[in-house]
Amino acid sequence: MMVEDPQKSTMRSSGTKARILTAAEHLFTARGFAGVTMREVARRASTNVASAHYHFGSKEGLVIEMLRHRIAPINAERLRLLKEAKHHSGGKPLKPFIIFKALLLPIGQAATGSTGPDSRFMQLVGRSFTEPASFLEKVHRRLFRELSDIFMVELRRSHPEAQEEDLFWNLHFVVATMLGALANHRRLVPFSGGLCNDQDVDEMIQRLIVFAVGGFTASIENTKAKANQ
Amino acid sequence: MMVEDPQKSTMRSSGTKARILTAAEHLFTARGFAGVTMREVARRASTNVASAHYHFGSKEGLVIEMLRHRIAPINAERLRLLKEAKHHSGGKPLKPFIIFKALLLPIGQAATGSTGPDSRFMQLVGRSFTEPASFLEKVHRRLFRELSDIFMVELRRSHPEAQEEDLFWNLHFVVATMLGALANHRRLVPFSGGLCNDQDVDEMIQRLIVFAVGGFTASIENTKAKANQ
DNA sequence: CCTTTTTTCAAACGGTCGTTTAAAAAGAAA
DNA sequence: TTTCTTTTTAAACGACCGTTTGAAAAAAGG
Repeated sequence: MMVEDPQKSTMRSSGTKARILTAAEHLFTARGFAGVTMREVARRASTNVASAHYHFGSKEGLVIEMLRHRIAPINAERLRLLKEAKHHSGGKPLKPFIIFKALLLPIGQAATGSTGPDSRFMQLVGRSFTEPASFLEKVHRRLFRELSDIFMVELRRSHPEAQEEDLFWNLHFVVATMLGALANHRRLVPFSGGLCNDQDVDEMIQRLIVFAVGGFTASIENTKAKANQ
Repeated sequence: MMVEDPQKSTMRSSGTKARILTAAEHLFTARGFAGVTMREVARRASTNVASAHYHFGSKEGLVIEMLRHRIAPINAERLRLLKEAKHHSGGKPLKPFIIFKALLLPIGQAATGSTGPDSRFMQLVGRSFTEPASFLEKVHRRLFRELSDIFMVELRRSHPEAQEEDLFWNLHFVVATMLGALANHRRLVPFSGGLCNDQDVDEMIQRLIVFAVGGFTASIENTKAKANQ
């Protein structure tokens, strides 16, 4: 036994579990969840399949823990930035620019990690939303339900005159833009004939924020104009 | 032989090939390319695996032909709308709203097909971009290279003062928004607590156009403002 | 030291995969 | 009908899948 509780465990193992996690992350990023076998993960981690099953129980368990391991810190940073912004605003509603900065900036920070700017990792999160594996939906619900609720509250405070439905639609579009941009990130270079650089993650995030705020605001204004007409 | 040239062929077959195509479309939409087996496709089409291989050569061939079968008419309609708009404008540059309408409207028309509004099909195209299968990249290059070039020309005419790099980035974001919104379409209902209706594809497309134009314009304006400052 | 628990490993299990084979069935041409 | 081509079918092939087993190795506790 002793599969659970990786924090408090006595940690007798060498870095096998971490190595499996890293190997899984790289392989799943490159070829998706269904396209990678446990044997490949084990081989890249310099161990064998039984070890991977010992530590993670199943392939699903490995995928889930790998996603949690990557996404949880990003979401924590999002909430931290939002709380910080609320503290600075002194009770006033936050502007969309501030709200979406808190939502999008932590992605760039996570991509520019310890091993240098690994822009490819970002495909992983985007893809995890698109892959049809049903068990992923539970993971997403657990990881993003609370986060989206909190951000929706802030958008509502920011736009008290807007329809609830419109806010949902536009936050949905912002998230869709983010996920789509992450998942299709590497297509930008061939598409632009090499003119755009996909390695500068921070530049992309900055552009993404401007685009998201612009789209969100335009859509809200559009509905308002329609209502007044 | 006689696998190629489905148009000019003497068409001795009953509708087996078409039935396989439809079955593949439904199954791939629901569970992705890697998650569906040839045996499942064959069974749903009331035939067997060898028949599917006879008509499409391989699983890859089936996926490619199914995508082409769906995407080609959409792209043709996009080009038709763009040409129509150019004819109406009398040589003047097109506004982004017109350009992106030509890009996005045909999606809604394809979704509201002969079998009623099948909003789920739209996941398929979005997913085909995210799935890591390398053979899909060739398909996308063949299907979208010419299209994106033509739309880029129109954006350039519309914004002669903008940097080429910015146009690429922002068209990339528009496409990312579209793909992300398509791929994650069904998440909107649970996310909004049932407030938003995902069956009304036309409403979504209308909102999507407003959002895309807003994001694009805001980003172009932002770069212009920075340059002047 | 010895005992106990945790971790690693080679090997195998039962299944399912994409693909192929070879022959039967169906159609078209004569 | 006979001949030739196209389509359909059942069955099998070889490979690889996720997972399990059972024992050896390593680490911890006494």
